[in-house]
Amino acid sequence: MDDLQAYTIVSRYHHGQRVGERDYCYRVVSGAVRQYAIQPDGRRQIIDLLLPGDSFGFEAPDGERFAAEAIVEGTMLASYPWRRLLADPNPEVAQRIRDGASDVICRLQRQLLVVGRVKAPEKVGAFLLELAERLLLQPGEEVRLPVSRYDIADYLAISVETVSRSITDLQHRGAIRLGGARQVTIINPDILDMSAAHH
Amino acid sequence: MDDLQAYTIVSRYHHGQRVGERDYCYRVVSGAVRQYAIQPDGRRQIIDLLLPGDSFGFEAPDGERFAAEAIVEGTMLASYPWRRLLADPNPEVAQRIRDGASDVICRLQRQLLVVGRVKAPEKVGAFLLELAERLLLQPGEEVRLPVSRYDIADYLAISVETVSRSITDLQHRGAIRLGGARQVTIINPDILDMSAAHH
DNA sequence: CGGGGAATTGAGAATCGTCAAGCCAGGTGG
DNA sequence: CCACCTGGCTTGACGATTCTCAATTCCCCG
Repeated sequence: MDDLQAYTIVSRYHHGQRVGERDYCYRVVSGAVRQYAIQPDGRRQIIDLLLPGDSFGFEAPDGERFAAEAIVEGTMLASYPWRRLLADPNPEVAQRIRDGASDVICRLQRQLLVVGRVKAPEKVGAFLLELAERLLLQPGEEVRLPVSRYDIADYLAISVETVSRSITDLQHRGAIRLGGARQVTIINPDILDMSAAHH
Repeated sequence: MDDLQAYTIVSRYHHGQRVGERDYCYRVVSGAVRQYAIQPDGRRQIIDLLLPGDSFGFEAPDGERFAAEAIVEGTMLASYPWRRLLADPNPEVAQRIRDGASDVICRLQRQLLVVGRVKAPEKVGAFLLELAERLLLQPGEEVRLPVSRYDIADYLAISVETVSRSITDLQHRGAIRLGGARQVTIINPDILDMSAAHH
């Protein structure tokens, strides 16, 4: 841990600023980051959404890597040079790498489950629950969305309009309440994640 | 590498046999494995498809893990005990772990891109291309599908019928040719991955 | 030569994407 | 201080795609 701090460089990023030297991996200190790819048809697909505490950049230190950029103005990222991490004999450093990679895997797997859901309101509901959980919010506490509707759409692989309609739908069903477009209060989590139930 | 071999246990699995002790990670020697979850609505969602050479089981050595089972009769898996891997001071072992985790991450990211596609024929097309690439087939060589239509459906998050219709569609467009339900020849890769093109 | 699961095909209903218009909030400049 | 303007968000209508249910065919295996 102290070893790591010797390598750590914390930097500040602007909204939309590109991040992702191939030779570094990162940890989000504050703010949010999106990792995305542009599909052959021109659509943007968000691969991963990084929140405070999340790490990324563990894939293929030598291969291709997807583009990443800060979403929130003033996002703070800690960066670690791969070369040094690999050279460090300290077993704690190795463990940090494993833990970071494991986190990434779990996040991607859970995201795959969300995207794999059938109906749009389920996807949005699962997204909101996941977000609340990852932000370590108390049940009933208001969720401040760090992302736009467009980001949510590209993250869930549905259109912006459908995201909007899903949110309205969940609201009408009494699952959530809105206090501004980016402030959501989860009222009934049960409705949210198994909103598969009949029309 | 030689170090690893000391830990390695290769076992044979039957079709549908469960695999996945929490304390082990695995590498596919031959055959195929599916890793899946059951959604709250009862649907099965395949998270990852493991082919020869692929590793899995790097997520959360201490947390939850998704169910996995062999798809092909006689699947051979090499298993490695986590405890020993972590205790091994050999840097090569540590590197193996990192490489395995990196592979998993890349696979999940690519799968996220496939599932995120809009139309079913694109998903199926991308799946076939990915499969051909991962099986190290020459261009034009016949792909032997290790999975059923149901597996493809649960992997791509679409219904079996849609998978079938997509394959028929791709066939009619001259992108692929079928020699039996599980033997596909890719004729025109270009049509396959950007089949987004109008109707 | 049969089973029987896998795969395909069809038809109707439900869902989603697209196009278009309208709304709302924050920021700018007169 | 207010009008305006821009970008994000919402809503509506319609066409396209997919899901569901059902029936039929295929093919592997005993």
